[in-house]
Amino acid sequence: MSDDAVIPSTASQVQPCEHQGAHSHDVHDLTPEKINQRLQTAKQICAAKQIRFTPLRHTVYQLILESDKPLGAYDLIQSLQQNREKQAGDKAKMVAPPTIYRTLEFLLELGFIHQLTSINAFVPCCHPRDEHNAVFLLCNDCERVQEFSGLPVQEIVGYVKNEVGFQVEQSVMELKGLCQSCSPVPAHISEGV
Amino acid sequence: MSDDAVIPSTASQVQPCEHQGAHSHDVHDLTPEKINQRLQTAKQICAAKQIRFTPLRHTVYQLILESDKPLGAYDLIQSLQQNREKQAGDKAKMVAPPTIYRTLEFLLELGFIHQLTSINAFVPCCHPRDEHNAVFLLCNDCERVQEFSGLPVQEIVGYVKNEVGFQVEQSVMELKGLCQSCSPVPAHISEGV
DNA sequence: ATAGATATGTTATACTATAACAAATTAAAT
DNA sequence: ATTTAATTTGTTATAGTATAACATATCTAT
Repeated sequence: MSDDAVIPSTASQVQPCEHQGAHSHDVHDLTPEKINQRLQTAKQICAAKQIRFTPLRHTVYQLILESDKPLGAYDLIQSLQQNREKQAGDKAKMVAPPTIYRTLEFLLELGFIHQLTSINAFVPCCHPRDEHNAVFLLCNDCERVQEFSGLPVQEIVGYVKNEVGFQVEQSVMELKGLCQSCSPVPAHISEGV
Repeated sequence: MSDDAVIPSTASQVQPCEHQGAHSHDVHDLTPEKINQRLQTAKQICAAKQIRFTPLRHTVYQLILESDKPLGAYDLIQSLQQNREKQAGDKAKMVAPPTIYRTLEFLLELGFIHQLTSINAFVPCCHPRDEHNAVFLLCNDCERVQEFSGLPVQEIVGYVKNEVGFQVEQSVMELKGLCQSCSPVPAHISEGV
């Protein structure tokens, strides 16, 4: 049995992801090294596509990568503003909503981040390279997000294509509840402690 | 092979739904008779639970049942306002957002309607009786919505429960694309016409 | 009839997102 | 190098979605 066959609760991340079949990632579980990797990769991808990875785009992506929970557009406005005030003091330019929304759109289009429609927030993508329909697991308690990929998801998309004749262009699949860490421990397990 | 084994593109509806396994319903495909049935059923359910099915709740539910596409909160405010002006003329009371949002919350809690988070709108529920995690198919062209139920959906919820230890409390599963009627007809089919 | 619970009305405001145009920056072409 | 065109960001205004807080009305049961 290979390591890939099990689904650890706090799945370690590989870049690019080597997992086969169903598996999940904590999208916030990124070391500073991995964050730098992602930023470098983004830079390279943009260079290859002749698109500009500007300081603004870099910063916003970095803020999302560094966060331990999903960030809303207005969270990002705040952070970005503080960021600028540290750098430029009083003469820091104001950050208005369009600035952020445009940048988010950019990061979404390149697949660097995902949008969580049900909570109006954004998280980094765990598989920035491939097309995929992921399911997101949003913990109502700790707010952390896991990205779940694998067969059953593709199965549904295939199902509705073949059986209903519906062609999926975009998927919004978000499951809210309690993650493993926040689930109440069943009695027969906690007893012995 | 029973009728239940096939998934018709414009699935006829049964109340309560008798379908087994994966199947889909056009949530807007309701005859006036069926709409009345739903309203009567709602009335009975509320009576049994000692909850009031007030005129406001009745009207809002009816507006959602009668619509051939999802309705947003502010669509409903407009319709409701027009409704009142027809009845009471100038002295009709104004409809403010909280009125609608409270009523929607009520209808959601009783499972009479579903919320489509990705488009901020609401549709009637096809299976108002049972707990279920449905996937909604939203056509980007005609805007009609299908409700897809069945095994693959439960499978995902079961999967994340067993493999990831995540306990789902609420699901948001919305697939956007083109429904069968709005899909471009493949050449080898349209040729012969 | 009255009290308590439930539901609706009302006012104000918070949160989320985009349109439209101006200024700045970058890349390409002369 | 300078100008031109394209792209990106800034700026102002506003549209769209949702809820808090409190007042009034309606219903239910005594």
